[in-house]
Amino acid sequence: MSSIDQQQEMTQAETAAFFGRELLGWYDVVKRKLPWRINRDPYRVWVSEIMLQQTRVDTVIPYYERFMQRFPTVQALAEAPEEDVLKHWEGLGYYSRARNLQAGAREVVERYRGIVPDDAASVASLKGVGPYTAGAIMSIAFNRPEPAVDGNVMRVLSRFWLLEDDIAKPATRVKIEKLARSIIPEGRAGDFNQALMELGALVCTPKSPGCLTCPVMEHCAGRLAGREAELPIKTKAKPPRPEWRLGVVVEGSGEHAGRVLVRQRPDTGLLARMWELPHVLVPKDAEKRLRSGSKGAGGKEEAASEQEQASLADQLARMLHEEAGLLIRPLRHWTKAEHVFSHIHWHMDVFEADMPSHVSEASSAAPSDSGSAELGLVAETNGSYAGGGGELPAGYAWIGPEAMDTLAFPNLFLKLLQQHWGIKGRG
DNA sequence: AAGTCGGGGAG
DNA sequence: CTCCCAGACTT
Repeated sequence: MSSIDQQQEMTQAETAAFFGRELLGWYDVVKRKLPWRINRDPYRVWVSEIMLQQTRVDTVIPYYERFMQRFPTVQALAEAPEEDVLKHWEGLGYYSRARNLQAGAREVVERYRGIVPDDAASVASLKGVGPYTAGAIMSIAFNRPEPAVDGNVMRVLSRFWLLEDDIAKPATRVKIEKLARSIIPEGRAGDFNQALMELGALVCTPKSPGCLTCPVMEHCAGRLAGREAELPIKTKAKPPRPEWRLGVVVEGSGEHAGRVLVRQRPDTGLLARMWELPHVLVPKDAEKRLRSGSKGAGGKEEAASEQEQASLADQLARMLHEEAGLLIRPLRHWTKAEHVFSHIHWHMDVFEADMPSHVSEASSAAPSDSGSAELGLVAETNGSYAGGGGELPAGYAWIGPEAMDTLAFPNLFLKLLQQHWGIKGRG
């Protein structure tokens, strides 16, 4: 019979061999020089992979340089104060990564004498190390034939093998891991996994992939079917739920002049253990009544009226007193701040306020709720607070610009504080 | 399986 | 605007 069919059909093994050969040849030529590629120190690889979770290479590079300078070894990281680690993570997001990384470093010091174990199960058991990161460390640092399937790899393999599974589903990652494991070229696991990601980052991009410069385009099933643009298939994420919040810059007076009141967040949950400006959640049933900047009939933003701002300020003072025993005196509406997390959308109105005798008093009476639209009526005293040396509730502190070197703030509040003090962001 | 956890760059 | 990034953890 004619050999046309036999010559054009390739077995899975032949396709995999082609894919690995061409991809590695391409990678050897175009691979980027990145700071975590100067050697294969498992600790350096580990730190880079944690930082790179859901974070672009260009964003990570400066953080990585500073982090490795301050914490050059597993021991250095394990011994450091947690606040120091968080400070070096400031602005990078997903802050549990930093705390888990340090916890993992302490595990390595205690259980493995400071040496990252050349063992997949041991690495995978480290805090903050999931299937992807375990595979990345094992393959890149130790050249072990483990798959490292991230978003790039799922996209590349979905297109090349025309996989129509929904990559948003956890089961799909498991399936693609099996495929990825099966096509690792002998002896080149680390380069292959990095090449796969490099291709996804530089060529096989989410939108308008550069098929004409792709080293494996010739046998890409997605491309051959003219479907590369519709792959991978991924269901849409739910939009973040809106939350309206009232924040405040409380300016200190007397011995605290020039400082601002901040507080540390709880040990768990959103922005755990980070510092922030005080703020309160506007109850859902009060949103309509209190919300400013709502959309008018024409869909345009309407500025809050003086009365509305005063009402918001009154609500802020009352809630801060109820929740923290803090007595503040709102002075004026300062600014609005929008911040979007993956699951929450904050609409924040930020006020300026002072504390006439920088008082906090957990048992004092609530500020008067006269319903008045007038600002500046919330500083009722009950005579029980300590005149000049007012103590703050647990977790609260006065800080000036110089303290910004030691406390870690999420970007939202970092920017507000920098704006308040007229400081420029870091370069 | 679905929700929680940041922030920013690209189109 | 939308998408998604070298994902992990909790429920």
